[in-house]
Amino acid sequence: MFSFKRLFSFVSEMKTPIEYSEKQIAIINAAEKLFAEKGFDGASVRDIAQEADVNVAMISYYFGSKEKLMEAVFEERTVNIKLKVENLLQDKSITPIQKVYILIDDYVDKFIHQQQFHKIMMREQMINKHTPVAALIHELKKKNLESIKTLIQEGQKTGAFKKNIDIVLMMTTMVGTVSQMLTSQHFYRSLNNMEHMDDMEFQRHIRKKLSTHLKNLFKQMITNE
Amino acid sequence: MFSFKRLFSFVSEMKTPIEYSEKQIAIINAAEKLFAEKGFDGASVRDIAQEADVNVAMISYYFGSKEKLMEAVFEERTVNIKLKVENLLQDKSITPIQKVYILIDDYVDKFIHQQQFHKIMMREQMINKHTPVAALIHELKKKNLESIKTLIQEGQKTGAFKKNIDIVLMMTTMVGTVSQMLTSQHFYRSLNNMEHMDDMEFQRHIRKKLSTHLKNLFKQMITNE
DNA sequence: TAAAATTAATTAAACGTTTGTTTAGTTTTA
DNA sequence: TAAAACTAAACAAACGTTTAATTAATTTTA
Repeated sequence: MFSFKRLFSFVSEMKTPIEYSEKQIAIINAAEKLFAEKGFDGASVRDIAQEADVNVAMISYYFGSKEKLMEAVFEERTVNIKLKVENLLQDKSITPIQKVYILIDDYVDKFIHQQQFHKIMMREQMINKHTPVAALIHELKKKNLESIKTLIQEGQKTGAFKKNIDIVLMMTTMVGTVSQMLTSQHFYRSLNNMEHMDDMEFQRHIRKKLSTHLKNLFKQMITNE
Repeated sequence: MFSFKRLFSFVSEMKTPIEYSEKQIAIINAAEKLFAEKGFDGASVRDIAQEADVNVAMISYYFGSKEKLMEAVFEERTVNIKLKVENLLQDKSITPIQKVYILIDDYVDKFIHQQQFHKIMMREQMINKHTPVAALIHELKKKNLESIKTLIQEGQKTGAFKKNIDIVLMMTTMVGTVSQMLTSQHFYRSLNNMEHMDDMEFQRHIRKKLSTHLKNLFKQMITNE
């Protein structure tokens, strides 16, 4: 009767990317949207089912529970979220500071394109509980930090970067600035009289704004100018 | 029977600081703690009542509803949250950049001393709904920004500051960096092997770290060095 | 290949809890 | 002795989840 569920946990344990059916994807999309808007407790499974246009029971049937659905959202959305530093490190034709610039653009892009999911991540980090989801975030952050550390050290070897750089603090500023912009974008929009802009145009605007702003900050933080 | 409640909404409309009884303060403190930990929907009124060591009915009795309790938390905690820029502006014996430094320290201090409440504010901003609480945040931000604008303009007149400064973006970085540090302080702590530190010592550490970091950033952003 | 058997997908309804709030009564205070 | 403070119990609504039944799809059998 419930063989599908059993198949699932098996595949999940293997850490193989799970192939979801149309309905399952619809549920994950709806969950992402409503978790981002209302938070985990604020979004009911009935809300999610309606948004996904499926029967409520399908959520338990496919994912086991609301909690597990959240985990599925995370596993689905974190698959391609890693920063593309690995390839960057090899490339000898790009200067260290240019690599940092590319990384900033990459991060800003990822954040803007996955606003809903990043909102969920922010909320989950606030809760500060030892859930599977919290572990996933921790792991993700640590890996990203590790890669950036080697990238910075490369610049330090060539003498282009300063010796004493607090990378964690630097990342805190990057992540924090972008998060804060996302969180308060309506405030930012009304303050700059940009209500007339359509969403796409506005997002292109803040993308550019954040990109140049962070590049300026980072340049002065890490280079010997 | 419910004259107390009626007295309340009256006082609230007058924008006069409300004097709460011991029990009411206990409820507000408990609500702040649990709203910060679990979010508005995650914290039940029974949780809050237990934490405050009062009967569940007292919450409705004193505050009318859970929603209104949240508003009470906000009105109580935002009374003294405004940055002390007003007094700063008058003082002629302090240079503009020193004023900015004082402002940064003031903000970092307020944030660290009211971590729980700031967590609630962050969550509420994410929801992005036109609630009384959202309006309160908006108003607060606008006033702070207004004061800072005049402070910056003062520095620009004397020629100490650059001409083109994006104040909103600057504030986004300050608020964002501090918020992100608060949100991920456990991550920061484990990364820097500071688990042995007691909480007070650790908070003094990040207070100092944030302060010098933000001052460096701001100096290079706004002065002609 | 057609029929039968089996499994998977889907549904409406019901489950037992928990939710925020109210009631009706009691105790305390002034 | 009237108003305020406080309580245990009850309230209906909403919650996440399960059940039992039905339809759809797939596999096995003859």
